Amino acid sequence: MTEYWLMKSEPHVYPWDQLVEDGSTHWDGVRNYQARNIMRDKMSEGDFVLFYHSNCKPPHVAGIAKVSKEAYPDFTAHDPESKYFDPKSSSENPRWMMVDIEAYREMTTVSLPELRSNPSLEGMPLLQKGQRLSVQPVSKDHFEIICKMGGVNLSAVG
DNA sequence: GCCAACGTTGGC
DNA sequence: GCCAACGTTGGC
Repeated sequence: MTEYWLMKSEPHVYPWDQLVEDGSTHWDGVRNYQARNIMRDKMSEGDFVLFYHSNCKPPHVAGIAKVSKEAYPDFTAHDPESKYFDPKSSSENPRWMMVDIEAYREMTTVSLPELRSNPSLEGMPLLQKGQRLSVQPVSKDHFEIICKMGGVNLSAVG
């Protein structure tokens, strides 16, 4: 079944425009067990993803992506040159996973204050105090509302 | 740049 | 297994 997610990226690290240019990318560098477990156990090819820019002013949803490949080992953990290197992970026993995502639809960005001011998004995990999961679930309803706020009618384009 | 909220680490 | 110390995230 198609599910819906939100994934955070800092725009100076990997911006939405880069994903559009690249077409797709592997989502490396997740070093949080909860986020890893979501990618490993819950994400399926074809799932929808809100691409969220964090740590910028204002933070915002920047685009709509899709999961294009299910979880597999994050090889950057095994590269001593990588800033994501983790000596406790190995190819034989990988600790970290990543998925591939592809750009799906461009949209008018929707800022965090706009999200907060929409009463129908109440209860969304992103808006909870202290939340900092970089990969988190979004309900179908919330997902569609945010698409609409960004000028995209998902059901019309399939 | 501040700092609250979390997550991880490691001594005991 | 507890918990203090430390590191990170990320909005503000």
